[in-house]
Amino acid sequence: MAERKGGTVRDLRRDNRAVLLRALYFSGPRSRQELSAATGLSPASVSNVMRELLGEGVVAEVGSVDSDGGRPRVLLQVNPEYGYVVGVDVGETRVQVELFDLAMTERAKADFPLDPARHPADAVVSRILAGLDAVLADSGVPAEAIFGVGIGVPGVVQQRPEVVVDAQTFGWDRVPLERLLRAGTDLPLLIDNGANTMGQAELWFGSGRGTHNAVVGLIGSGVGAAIITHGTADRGSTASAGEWGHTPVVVGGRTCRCGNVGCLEAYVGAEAMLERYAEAGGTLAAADQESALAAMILEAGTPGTVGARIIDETVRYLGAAVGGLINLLNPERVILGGWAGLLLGETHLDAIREAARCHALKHPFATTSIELCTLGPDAVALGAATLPLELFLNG
Amino acid sequence: MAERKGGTVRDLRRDNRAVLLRALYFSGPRSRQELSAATGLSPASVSNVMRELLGEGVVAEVGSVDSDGGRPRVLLQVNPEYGYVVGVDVGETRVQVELFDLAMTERAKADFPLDPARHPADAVVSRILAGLDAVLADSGVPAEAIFGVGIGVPGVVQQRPEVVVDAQTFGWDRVPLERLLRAGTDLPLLIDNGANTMGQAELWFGSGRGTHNAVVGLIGSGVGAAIITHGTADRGSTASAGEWGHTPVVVGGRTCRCGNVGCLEAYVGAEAMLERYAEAGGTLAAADQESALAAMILEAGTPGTVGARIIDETVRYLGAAVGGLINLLNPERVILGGWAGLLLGETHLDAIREAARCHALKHPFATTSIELCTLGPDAVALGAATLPLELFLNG
DNA sequence: CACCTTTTTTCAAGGCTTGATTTAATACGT
DNA sequence: ACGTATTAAATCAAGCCTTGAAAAAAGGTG
Repeated sequence: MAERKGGTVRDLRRDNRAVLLRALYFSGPRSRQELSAATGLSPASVSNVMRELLGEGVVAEVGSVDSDGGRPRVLLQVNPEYGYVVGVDVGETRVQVELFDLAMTERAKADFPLDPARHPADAVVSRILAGLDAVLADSGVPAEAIFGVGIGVPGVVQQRPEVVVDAQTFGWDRVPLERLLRAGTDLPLLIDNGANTMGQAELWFGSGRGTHNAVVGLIGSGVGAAIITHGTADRGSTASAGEWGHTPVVVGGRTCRCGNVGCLEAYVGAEAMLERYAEAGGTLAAADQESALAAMILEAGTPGTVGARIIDETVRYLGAAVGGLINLLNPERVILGGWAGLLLGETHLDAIREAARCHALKHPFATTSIELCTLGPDAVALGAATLPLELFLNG
Repeated sequence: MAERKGGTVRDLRRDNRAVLLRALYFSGPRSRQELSAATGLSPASVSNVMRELLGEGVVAEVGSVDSDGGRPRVLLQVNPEYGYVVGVDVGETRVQVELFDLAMTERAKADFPLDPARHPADAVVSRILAGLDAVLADSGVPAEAIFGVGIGVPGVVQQRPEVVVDAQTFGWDRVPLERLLRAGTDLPLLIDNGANTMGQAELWFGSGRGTHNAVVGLIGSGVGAAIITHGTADRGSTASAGEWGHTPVVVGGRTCRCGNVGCLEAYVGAEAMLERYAEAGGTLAAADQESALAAMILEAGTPGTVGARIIDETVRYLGAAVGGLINLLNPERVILGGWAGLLLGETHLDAIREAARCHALKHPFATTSIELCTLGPDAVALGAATLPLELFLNG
């Protein structure tokens, strides 16, 4: 019942160090005095900890600021080159590996295509390892300077007793991804669901900055979500929380690819949208899902078309689901992303907001805002990289 | 971004004291040695803290246990009479006030009826205050020994900057309940939504014991839920989380009393169930909602009746909503309660489980269990009383 | 009654934070 | 140029806290 973080006076020091490090990391360059005010720790303690951190090279002095007739404030900052983190986005069509410094500036990037039809685990593993080698070589960063590698995958990630991935869309059933990768690297590996890593990215660096309570919806071929409560991602009891796509929105409705009926994903997932378009008699000539959906949204611009009807319906279903989420979780913010979500949101965000308003209670709706992701298509990799970053910040 | 609990070495002591107190409170009588093992604190520290707590009268020695040829273990226990807490359940038909000792044994109880049609704030306030006087007089407990009064109310409770209650079913719009009560008592007042307090009760003392991740559904006239993540209730950004009743389950469906359409509450709330029954041509002669619903469920026992059809449908909608919750939140346990929920659950729990299975993904469904509340009709008051209890346990 | 076992307390050592004090670094007035 | 005021940071001694080790307590056993 009582999970402890540390009863000894030494743990206290570690905690305070971590608190100061986080405060410094997230609130740019700051003076010792400001840190003291922000964290509630005494100036003496801040001084002590900062001496230690400066000695280790974790933080560095970066200029100073005049102070109306007194000794100028020395600004401190986390040294962006103290270490590096790697983020991996395992998507349906490609494996993307990116290397960041601690300021989350991209230092190297590698892309390896994946056959959209087949995703054998060993193909993904070899591409991740190849990408790792490529970004290390490209950036010239030595492996010792890497805090860890974060990997965002589609599907459910079970962490204990061993990392095991179930990914329906990949045909993965209990794939021991960490063990497979372990053969090729000694770096710390941190694996999580892609929607969660994207949510973490938005929470730390995107539309969700500063919120303690948010939902990040990821709409691609399928539909997922990251739920942030108390400032951290909620992964549920077996880490499969966030399967928003299979929330029933029409009891007895359309059959979903999961086998059940009436799921949200059976209406607003990109795949389902295109299917519904085809069923309604529409025809599109497009190479892939992405351009097909774009064409359909374009068509929806002219009223009366099949596309317009499908998109209108989609917006209604999505709005209803967003409204339900707002009622249930009362988040500060709802953030929509994923390639299909962004495509739809760019043209129809106001309509989605209106549809959500119709299905939400007045009060919780009034205290939330519905936004689009701001980090673009690399958000999953960026978010994955925050997993090792968090390791660093926790000291 | 970084909420701190305490950076000083003195806060450390307070934290450790609270950890030990909780460990002792929730895991019955225990020896110092067992506490040391359970909390990870050294035997020396346990001894120190316990000396302090014994001196204050917070804990007491209660017998000893032989130890195979060595010094016997002295069992310690939180002194149930060190203090008392009061829980209040503000329901549609009555205000119930109960006084508990620290072992949560009921020491006194007072019930005041409420006109189900009208719920003016001052009537509720005067009944709460009268109940408070009654239980104090009845139990002979002096007011100084009361840690606080927890109050569970229907509707949304906003805590800051001042406690304000919005309760649609009561016609309450921004009622400053704490301020109104403050005129009549000096005791600490803790006000929360009734579904949340019930959830807390189940989490601490009922079906949810030991879980860190659960959902407690409260089905009465309306439908609410308490969401427990990371071991604590999630109240959302403005404390209105848990409005499960207005999750859309049929886009474009029945009109709900909230004005929207397709809400869960428009199908499985007791009021809605009775309405649907009447719409389907059924007739019931019953004095109140409770006996009417009971009669309908009885009728549902014989196939082919209107009652059977309505109940079947209700189970389907409820199961769908539960399934969606399981997908979204991946809880360890889903606990159904509320008077209507219990009535329905007693006869149809297996059907609800089956309906939920149909709408949930295999993996999260397999790792959850769907249960009924075990604390009975006093759970809301009991849960409300845990609010001041928590105050005590946090030191 | 001596000896063993197990639990609890005592004690000194080591660490930590902190308010108070001192030192550092700069602007301003003369 | 120079002293003084002002603000920032470092230093220091004091006060708590936890802890491993050692001692004491409490009971059984032969």
